[in-house]
Amino acid sequence: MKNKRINGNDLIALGYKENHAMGVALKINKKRLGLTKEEMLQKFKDVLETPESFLVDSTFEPLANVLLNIEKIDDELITLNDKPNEYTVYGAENIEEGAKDQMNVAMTLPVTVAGALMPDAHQGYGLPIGGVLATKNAIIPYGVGVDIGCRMALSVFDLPATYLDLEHHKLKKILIDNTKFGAGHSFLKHERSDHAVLDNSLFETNAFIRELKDKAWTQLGTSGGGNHFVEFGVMEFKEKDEVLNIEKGSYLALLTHSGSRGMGATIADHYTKLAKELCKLPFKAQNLAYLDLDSEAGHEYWLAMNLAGDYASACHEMIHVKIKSALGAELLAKVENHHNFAWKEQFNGEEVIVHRKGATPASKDVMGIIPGSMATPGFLVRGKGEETSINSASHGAGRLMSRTKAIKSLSKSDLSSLLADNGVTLIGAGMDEAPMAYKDIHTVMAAQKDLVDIVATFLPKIVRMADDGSRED
DNA sequence: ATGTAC
Repeated sequence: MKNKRINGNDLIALGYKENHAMGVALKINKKRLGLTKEEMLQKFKDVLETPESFLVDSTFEPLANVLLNIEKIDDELITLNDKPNEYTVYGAENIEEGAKDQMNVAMTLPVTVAGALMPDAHQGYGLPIGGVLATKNAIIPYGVGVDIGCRMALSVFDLPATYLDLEHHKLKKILIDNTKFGAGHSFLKHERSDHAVLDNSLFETNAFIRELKDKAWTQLGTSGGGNHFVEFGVMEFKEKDEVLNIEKGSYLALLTHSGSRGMGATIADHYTKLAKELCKLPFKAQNLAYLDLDSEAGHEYWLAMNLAGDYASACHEMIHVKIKSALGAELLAKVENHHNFAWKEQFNGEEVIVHRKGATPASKDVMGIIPGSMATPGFLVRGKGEETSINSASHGAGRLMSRTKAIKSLSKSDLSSLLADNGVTLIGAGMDEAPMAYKDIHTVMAAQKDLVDIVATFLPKIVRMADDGSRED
């Protein structure tokens, strides 16, 4: 099938280069101008040949302007290093080239100190998902990602795993009654709860952040969409864990995956745009625009990011508190970790900013959670403090196919059989979240044996995710 | 990821 939309390769074929002119051209290309692909190609060809005759054209003037000034624009860009710093790729054989290409660009930034690519990596905006990047006093909004503070939280209860069979109906109802899914969805006034995070003084950082408070309140304790979930499952400890003080055995556990909802997304969008204005990088690196931590914008982003992280944590806490109370159970252990965030850490004797965009912190003895998919195990892990991975591990299995490909190619009956075979009850979710759309978690875990030890496994049994494209509550 | 946007 012929692609009807012009892409970067079409522009290269016309003689465009991978620079800011192409960026502007692609932006114009997104507008619906009522022209056929052929007519658009001709326009782009004409503008490239005689930009001066388009300086009064309402649509193509910005492109003409960039083309006429491209040398000056290029001169004023921040220079990337010629060669990327070396970095380690874990599970390289199962990582798409696009993710490695993006990491290579990140490793040429003048602020980059070190990097690593986790075995679940795939292409994202700017830094790939599964990318870890240590920088010197600089923060990259797209190095954290759109869902700031996206994280995992695990509660292990003092109930045996058999509770899942015995009280299946009750548990399913608890999930439905105490969770809220879907992009844009929030709690009604009478459903809302308060949490100390709403009194966090970071909301007073500036007017922009202050205005996010109302939305944050309405969405507190909600889960959102995409790959986010709230699920009950079997937590299996094959031997006693001394640190958690949990005896060998199988327990009922609650696992949640979600982030900072609309609030974090708004912060990410705002500061990414600001970074792009303040930090002019060559075209291929523009989504890696960074802010100096000592600058006003950099400092503000750092505070806003930390607030979004606290907020995401509060959202998980609300869910776990409500569900624990509905269960009437006691907590044996609670483990949680961000996997989209940036931290100030020591690396090779100096303080660096470690961006983990879809990566689990794995410093020595630090516990983390690496989920599989809705029908494959997740893992409670303990970091080994491997410097080569910048004290990090994967944040999951990683996508094998894109959402669109999964929806097009995977069969619903195959998913049903897989769920049935594994004794999993699924509430909501689209085919893009089917386990077949993900890499094999065991291969991913094998690729990071040097990074984490497995403490216990989590088998999902009752899984709730956002409804498939529906707006229903 | 988010209920958005040249």
